Amino acid sequence: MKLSTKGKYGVRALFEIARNYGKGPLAIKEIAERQRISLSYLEQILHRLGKAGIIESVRGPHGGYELARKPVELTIGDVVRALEGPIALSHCLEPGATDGCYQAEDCVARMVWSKVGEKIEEALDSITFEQLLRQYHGKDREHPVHRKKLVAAGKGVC
Amino acid sequence: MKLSTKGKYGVRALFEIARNYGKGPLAIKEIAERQRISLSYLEQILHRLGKAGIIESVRGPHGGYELARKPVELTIGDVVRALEGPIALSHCLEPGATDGCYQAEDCVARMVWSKVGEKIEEALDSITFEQLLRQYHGKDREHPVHRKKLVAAGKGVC
DNA sequence: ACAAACCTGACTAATTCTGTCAAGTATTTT
DNA sequence: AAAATACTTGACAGAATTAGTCAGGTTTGT
Repeated sequence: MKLSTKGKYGVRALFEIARNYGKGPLAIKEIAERQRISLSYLEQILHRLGKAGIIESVRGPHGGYELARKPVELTIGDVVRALEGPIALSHCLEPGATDGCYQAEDCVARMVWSKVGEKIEEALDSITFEQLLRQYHGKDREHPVHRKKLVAAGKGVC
Repeated sequence: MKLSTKGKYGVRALFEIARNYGKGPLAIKEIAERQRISLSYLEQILHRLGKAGIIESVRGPHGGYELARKPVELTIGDVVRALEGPIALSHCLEPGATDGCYQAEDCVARMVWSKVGEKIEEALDSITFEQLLRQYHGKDREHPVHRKKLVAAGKGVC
């Protein structure tokens, strides 16, 4: 029941992009530095977010990324779905699951995981970036301190 | 955002044990056959559930496992926590997380994952085995059809 | 033309997960 | 007491996934 770093980094990256909303594109290099994410890895993540229609890219000098919609219309759920795939606690509950549970209709657990999945989705979709921004507005958060080496494998990072 | 097979198999195994509530212990072999779970793997799972105080074992001939409490007092959340560890979307939100997020107080995402985690917990804790039993009561579910080979790595199983 | 910046896909090292195996220990029936 | 049944424990290996890197591209503003 963990999120992968893709989802976690994605939210942090989008926070920076959202912060810059209305001020033109934000360069990926800038995002990477502010949130201490590897540039190459961040490229992958932003690319996915682009394909999902969450951000738009501007190429060339002074290019970068910007939100494709207003912060109030972008939820955490949108981001998680784009980066971690559909919210489905069990493989057999994914949208295209033709090779579903071999117990089919008769499965004891299916409805349980389905119900819980809906609740998770609700929770994720109830949080917008507008809210996030407001929460940190005015705090003028300083950028995180650089650490020589991060703890292995995405641990110790939100 | 997937459950591991431990959690999924655990719920199914407990469903069988709960079904037998009040009728004495149910042999592990029986559980394994009814739910088509590898015996050796199931041993691991049941052992964990025992340590968590969810089931009790009876040794010797005609022994087996039985629920340590009434089905109405056992929730899906209890099982998931016992088998998958604490519900924490991010490593830094786990109970003993001394080596937490290096962004500490200032972390943009921390509160998001914390809130969502609470919602998940609520959802999991709102479902009791009593409810599960009632739902399948009288249906006299036949045991799942045996398949020669399961799809790889726990896929295709609820 | 140049440089800033995004685009793409291949690749590998680490980690986690799944499931097996083997050699126990405990309990009850006969 | 012996045998049968069942639980206990820990080590282990193969597969899948994840995290992150690298090495090239291509696009576009000046």
